Amino acid sequence: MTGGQGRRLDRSFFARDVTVVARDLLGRVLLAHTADGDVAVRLTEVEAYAGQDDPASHAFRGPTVRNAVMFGSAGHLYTYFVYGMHWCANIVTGPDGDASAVLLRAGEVVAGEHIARARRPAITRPELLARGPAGLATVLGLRRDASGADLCGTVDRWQVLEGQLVTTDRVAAGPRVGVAAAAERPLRFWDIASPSVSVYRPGGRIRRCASGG
DNA sequence: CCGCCGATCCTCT
DNA sequence: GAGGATCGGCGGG
Repeated sequence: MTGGQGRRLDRSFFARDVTVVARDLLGRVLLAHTADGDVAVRLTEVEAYAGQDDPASHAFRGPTVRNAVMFGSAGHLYTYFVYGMHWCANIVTGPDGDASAVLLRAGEVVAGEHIARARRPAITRPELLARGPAGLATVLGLRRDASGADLCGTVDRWQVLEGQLVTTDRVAAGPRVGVAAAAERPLRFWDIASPSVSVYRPGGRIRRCASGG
């Protein structure tokens, strides 16, 4: 059973500022009803991407076919394909037209662990099943067809439940993983007590000058 | 345990 | 035509 995680979060939750939503998503539960059965993940690590103001955001250079969902209303999923093999998932935030989104980076599987294991057979430790954005998307079945899905509508294939918010003393903030642009902004938030949080890696274009320069 | 590297293809320039 | 909001296997210490 996947009950007991509280009410479903509504659109007003997601329509707030992206950094507020990102922080507020820690401890919430993303529940997926899939053909194989239900899988639920307690979110432990997220990153805020501040729309057209953010050089690291997919929306920075304006609307395209891929990122069109980001310019729509809050509470919708935005998924994208990277490195020729992985899917990653975001939740759109802010008012309509504000192309901000929260990247879901890691979580703990709290329901449907046998399904999650089957989807990631290489992972042996259960706490690592949803570590990393691609792993999280994989266990929840988030791929191309999930992009544009409404988390707050009448179709409840994917939805976010209240769960239990991570208390402030357990939240850390820091630079985003693998992001070179705006690396000084602390837009990554994570639960310091969770073993599922992914490993920090600086952005590829950071080239700190060797001494003498 | 840590760091390197290949895989693989969609997207935008 | 280049590079990317990544992952996991492999080899060395």
